[in-house]
Formats: sequence, C-alpha cells, structure tokens
Amino acid sequence: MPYTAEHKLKSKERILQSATELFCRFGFDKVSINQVMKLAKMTHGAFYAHFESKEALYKASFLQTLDGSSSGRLAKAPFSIGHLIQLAHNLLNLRALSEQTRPSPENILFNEIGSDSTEIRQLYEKSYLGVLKILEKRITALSKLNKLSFVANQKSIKERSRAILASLVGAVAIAKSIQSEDERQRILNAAQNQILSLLGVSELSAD
Amino acid sequence: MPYTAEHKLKSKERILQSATELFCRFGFDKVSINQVMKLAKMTHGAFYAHFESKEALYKASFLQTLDGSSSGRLAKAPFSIGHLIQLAHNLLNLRALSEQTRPSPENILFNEIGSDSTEIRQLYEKSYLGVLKILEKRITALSKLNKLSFVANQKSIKERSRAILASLVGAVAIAKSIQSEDERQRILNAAQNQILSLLGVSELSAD
DNA sequence: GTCTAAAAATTATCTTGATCATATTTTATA
DNA sequence: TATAAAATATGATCAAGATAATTTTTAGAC
Repeated sequence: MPYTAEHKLKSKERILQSATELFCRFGFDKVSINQVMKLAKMTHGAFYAHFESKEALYKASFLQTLDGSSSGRLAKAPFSIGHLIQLAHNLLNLRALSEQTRPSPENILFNEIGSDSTEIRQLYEKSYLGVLKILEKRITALSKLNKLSFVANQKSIKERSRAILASLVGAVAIAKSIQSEDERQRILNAAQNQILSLLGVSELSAD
Repeated sequence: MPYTAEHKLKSKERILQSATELFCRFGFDKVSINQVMKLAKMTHGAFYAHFESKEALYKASFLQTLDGSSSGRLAKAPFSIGHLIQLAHNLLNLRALSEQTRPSPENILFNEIGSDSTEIRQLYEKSYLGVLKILEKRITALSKLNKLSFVANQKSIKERSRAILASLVGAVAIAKSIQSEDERQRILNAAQNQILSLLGVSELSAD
C-alpha cells in the first residue's frame, strides 16, 4: 500500500482548511474548486478523490467546525441580557462576520440565502432552526430570572425569536446588497433597535 | 436596408417578454440566455445583437414594467391602514409573488438577494430605496390622518419603515430557503404580526 | 423581376467552472 | 529493487456567458 496511512488524511484536511477559509470569506458561489485546490497545493482533479461534490465540501467544512461556532459557544454561555444583546450586535456586525474564519450557523444564515443547491438549503434550514432554538432558550432563561420586561409564555417567546431572526437576516441581507454606507448603517440600526425592543430593552442611540 | 424597420424591434420585444416571464418565475441566476432565446424563438447567438449582457437584459426587463408594478400602483392608491396591511400581506404571500409575471421592486427585493453582479445590486438598492420611500409616505399620510396608534415623527417613521422592510425581506428569504411548510408559515406569521405591531395594529390570529 | 449589400439570425468558437476519465507519480512492502 | 495500489495530475466533457464567423433575409437600386 503506497503512501503513509495519514497522507490522504492530511491532504483532505488541507482541502478542508482551504475551503473553510475561502467559503467564509467569499461564500459558496464565489469560490471555485480550482481556488480551493490551489490553496491546498494540489490540482483540481485530485479533489474528487476526497469529496463527492462542491456541496459535500461545503457541508463538511460547516460540520467540522460547528462546535466551535459562536452560537455553539453562546448556547453554553451564562445567560444575561447583555449576552443576548451582544449576539444581536455580533450578528449585525458585517465586518466581524466577513472576517470570520470558521463556518457557523450565522454565517450560513447570512451568506447562503436563496441557494439553488438542495444540500446548501438543508444546511440553511438546519442553521436557521439551530439559531432559533438558541434564541428561544436564552429568552426563556431570562424570563425565568424575571429579567425581561414583557410577559413571556412559550408561544410569545417562540414568536419573538422568529421575529428577531427575520429582522436580523433581512437587515443583514439588505445591508450586504446595497452600496450606500449610510443606508447600510441605518437599516442595521433600525433592526438592532427593533430587536432590543422585542427583548424589552429600551432603544440605544445610533452606534 | 434589409428587414422592415420594426423587425428588430419585434425581436427585441419578444426577448424582453420571454426574459420578464422567466426572470420573474425563476430569478436571475436560474435563467439562461439559451432559455430566454428559445422562448423567444431564436438561437442564443442572436441575443447580443439586442442586449449588451444578461444583466442589461434583466435591467431592461425591470425598467420596462416598473410603472405597472404593484408598488407603483400602491404608491398612487388611496391611503388606509387596510392598504398597508394588504401590502405586507401581499409581500408575505410567496405563492402570489412567484406567480407574478412582471418584474417589480418587491420581486427583486426577494429574488436577487446577495447577487454577485454589480448591476443587479444597483437595481436591488434602487428597489429597496423605492419600497422604503413608499412605506414612509404611506405611514406619514396615515399619521397625518391620526389613524396610527403611535406618536409619529419623521425619524420614527423612517426607522419603522426600515424595520418593516428588514422583517419582510428576512422572513421571505428564510421562508424561501427552508423546506418545512409549518416553519415557513410560522416565520411569515411572526413577521406579519411584528409588522402589524410596528404599524400600531393589534395582532391577528395565525392565518 | 433580379440583384445586392446591410441587417438579422444562425452556427461555431472561446472561456470558466464543475465533474469525470485516464495517465502518471508515489511509496510501503514483497 | 520491483510492484501495485493509492494519490495526484493531466486532459476531456459539459453547461453557460460571451464573441466571431457564416449564412440568411429582404428593401431598394437597377
């Protein structure tokens, strides 16, 4: 048997690293297999010895680092309104997002909207449901600690979580699609204030 | 000079018709020049005698029917809370949107999120600003008629309009990206209730 | 009525990216 | 040291956008 046992593993790992880096920076569509393989110091043909397809690569890259994602960390972190606000703030901070070097549910949520690929859409749904669940948990926990200013039953918590996510995704999608820096800030701010108000926190001044 | 004067015009018009139909149904990325030209009963090569690029075709298709768009009609329609609610309802109704046969700002807003093409992004921004302005106008008009339940100054109207649009775009984007019909309805409903509450209307029961 | 040349349309070609098939290189072990 | 299976590389195919080269069309000159 040629090659040491770990040779292929190392190659695959290199491909995965390259893919993660490029996908996070540019998104699924704007990254080519060729780019990934060049960064991994191989030629394009070798790719299919390691992955079924480009989608499979994306999925692998996503799943590999899921645990280390900020929402993963957040799910385990102690509860506080401050943390929730920080979540919103992080998600709304486009620069931080685009500089992220690990794929994460939030990352997919904002980067892979409207993909034609069934597999990417499945990851999208998974990410959406995951982030939604985290939001619900945190809001529930806060409400049990009587830290929220609204009456929180299960239904209203679920509805608020969905409304928050819709605002987040919409504002970020719009912000990423328009040129005007001013308007970008305004829509992100409007969404942030709306989210804070959904959490029962009074509005902050424009950042 | 060969061909009657209007021959080319008619061909161009046929291309435009085909493009409008296909783009509205499937969006920019999922439609090929070949498809458009086949529907227009020509071969792909003829395309570039009529349009600079695929983007130019999209733009032309968009601009051609802009006046007839629903947001155009809505901007001229009489003001009422009912109309505003209907706007939100229409925008949230995915089926109606996807069956639309004319391009419209709303259509672009939901179909062309995150496009790589600079030209499509410019149309996106234009559409966003247009719909935003319409929202602001209508909310302002309603507030002057004292029909709203919140104190409406210019700033809060602008902020509310942005928050509404973010919710709309986010909810529709998510709804289009996920498989579960249940969750689709829930996120759309959450967004709708949120929008109604931003307008000062009490929540409706789930549709 | 025919002929002609500019306009319109078709067909062939180029490019890039995903995918696949074939060829080549690599290296553990017989 | 030779070998063969595994890993990688090279080259081909296919689709889609874009261009080039070629053919078809027909208004208007004769």
